[in-house]
Amino acid sequence: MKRVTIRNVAELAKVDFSTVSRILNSSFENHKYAEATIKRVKEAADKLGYYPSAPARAIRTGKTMLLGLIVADIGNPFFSVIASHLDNIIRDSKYRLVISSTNENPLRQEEHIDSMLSHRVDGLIVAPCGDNGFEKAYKTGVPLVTIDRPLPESGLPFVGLDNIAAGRLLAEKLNNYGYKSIGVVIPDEENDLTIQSRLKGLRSGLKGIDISIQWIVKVPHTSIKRNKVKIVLAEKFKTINNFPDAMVGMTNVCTIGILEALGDLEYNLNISPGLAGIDDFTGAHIVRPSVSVVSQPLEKIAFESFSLLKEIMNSDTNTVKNSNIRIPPLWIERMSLPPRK
Amino acid sequence: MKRVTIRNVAELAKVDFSTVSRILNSSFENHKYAEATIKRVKEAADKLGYYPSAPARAIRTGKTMLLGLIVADIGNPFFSVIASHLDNIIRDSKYRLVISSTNENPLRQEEHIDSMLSHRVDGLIVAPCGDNGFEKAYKTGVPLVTIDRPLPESGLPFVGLDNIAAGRLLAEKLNNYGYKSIGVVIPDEENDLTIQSRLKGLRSGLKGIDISIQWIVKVPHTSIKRNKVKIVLAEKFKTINNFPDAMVGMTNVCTIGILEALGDLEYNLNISPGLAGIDDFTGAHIVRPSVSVVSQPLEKIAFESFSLLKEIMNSDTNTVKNSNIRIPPLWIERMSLPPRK
DNA sequence: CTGAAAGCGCTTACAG
DNA sequence: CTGAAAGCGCTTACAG
Repeated sequence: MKRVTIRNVAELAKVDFSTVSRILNSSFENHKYAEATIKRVKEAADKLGYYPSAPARAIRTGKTMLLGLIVADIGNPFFSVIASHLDNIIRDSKYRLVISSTNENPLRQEEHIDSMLSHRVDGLIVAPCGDNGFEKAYKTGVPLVTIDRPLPESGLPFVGLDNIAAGRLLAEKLNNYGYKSIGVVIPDEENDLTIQSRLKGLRSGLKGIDISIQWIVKVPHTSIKRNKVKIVLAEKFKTINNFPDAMVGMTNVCTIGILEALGDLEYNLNISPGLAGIDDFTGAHIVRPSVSVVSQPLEKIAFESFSLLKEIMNSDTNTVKNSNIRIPPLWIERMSLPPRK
Repeated sequence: MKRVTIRNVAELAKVDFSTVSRILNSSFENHKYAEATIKRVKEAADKLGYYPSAPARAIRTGKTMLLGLIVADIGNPFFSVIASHLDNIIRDSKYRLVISSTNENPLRQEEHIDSMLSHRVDGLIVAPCGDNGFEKAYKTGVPLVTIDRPLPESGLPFVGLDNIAAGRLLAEKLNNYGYKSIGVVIPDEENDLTIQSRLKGLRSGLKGIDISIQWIVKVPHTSIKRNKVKIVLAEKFKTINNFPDAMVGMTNVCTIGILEALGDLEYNLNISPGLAGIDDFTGAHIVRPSVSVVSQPLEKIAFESFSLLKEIMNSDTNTVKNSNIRIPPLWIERMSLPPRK
């Protein structure tokens, strides 16, 4: 697969290959070419089907026009929607996205960071699972921003949901709509900062308000065994005499679990508790009742992370102070948490 | 951001830079290096945080280790799940994915193909929207396979669902479960080969069987205005005296529309028609009733498209004969199409 | 056991 | 108005 090069074009157009380079890049600083030459070169390039080689250019200019995106799973709508927004946002700036999934495996994360470094991406956005690989990345000086999950120890620039505000927003809705008692479902991962913050926000929002947390149950949180959540909750529900006014899930996996467990109990808003959660999920609007949620503004997260990355790319250092950007959550009103009479 | 090069490593290890290259690549054909040298080089590389430059290597070897994936929208679960499987499949072969979305815009598709060509991807997988850009791509000789939607005129290698078999599978289930009359919902895009094939399969499956198609309705099919589908169907339902035994959607957008329209009618399987569709969708299993569907084996599609691409990459020509690979559909039994008594 | 040299496809001072 | 030359960071015959 012999590719057409700048020399082939030069030959056909009968000019020096540096002329081709300048004409095709419109870099005419001290060079004014004759219209005829320009035309000849462009036609030759067209005729041969010439595409400038990005790798060759990269080696000279130091810019690959590639941006790396490392996430847990590009098949997960949360990440793929962010990727999609990023794709739209960077389109005009001629950047392209190299995307890899870690499957929540820190070793894979390190491999992928290494690989991105080898490919000389101009910038790197990663939703971390652990801190593997970041030190090496930092050492090279690649502009780098983390998203979704902060790595507070690292001091790395971060863009993600304001989880405390998310918890508080949930409390506010519960209060406004007249709910008096709630059950809370959380993942059983102990040290999860995200969950801690959301709970903290919820509790602080509830403070001084006449709403009681009747119980908190922890559920297994592997996306592989989603069924587990429902089973654990169904067990729990058997032991409950009277249900709280509402149940809330601190992640979408939790919320879906509640929905499924209630579904088996012939879920009906007239007799069953209200339901809401943090994090939207696909299907939330087609499910009955459709589920009201505190959601992450994914487009805003994508936008802010690219903005921050650009800022770092344009600065001479690879850190930017005060770059812990927290995006305010959004309430999506659907049917599962109606105002109470 | 001065990057560490092979020369820096060579300097520190006090060897020629060609020695560094060979040691780090383990290319010891006619070169046996002293253990001590090897160790010195590796340590130097480590100490400096050296990453071989993929672009520089690409310029010599002609391989970027980059694979291009162009889809309509990476935020759409259908494509993102394929991307995710591809990511897993290629991981070990050291390839990485450059991903771009066309948003169903043929001009964008062409831009993205051009861009992939510039980046010198070693192979290209695209879910086409029109044939823009393919001729140029073909001319360069990049190994190329199309997925999801065939471009029959082009003769390009293709991997995708066997749509006729999908329609037939639906008919088979309807028959096995004792349904006698159905209503069919299809997108209003006239020349869509995919839909035509599915309908053809459905009809051929129904032939000689005691099932009648009571009506076929066309609905607008823009993913932006999903609501439209429901509205059109709700209108239709008003004009129907007695419902068919079952309704089937020829795409997931159609099926979701049916579900929503029926939902407003207090959908209840005891009194309402059965429901099934072609193409799975996120939420199909949490919805009540959960929706039985004919689905596309996405992992298989990903696997086959990479296999085919590899085959083309390893051959000297960029076409492979008989490369119209049709993947058999899969029935996912859920609750919306129970056997009738 | 190791090195010196050519060259991949470009960009960009420098020169005329 | 245009070209000749150096060099980006590598790999790989060729030579010793």
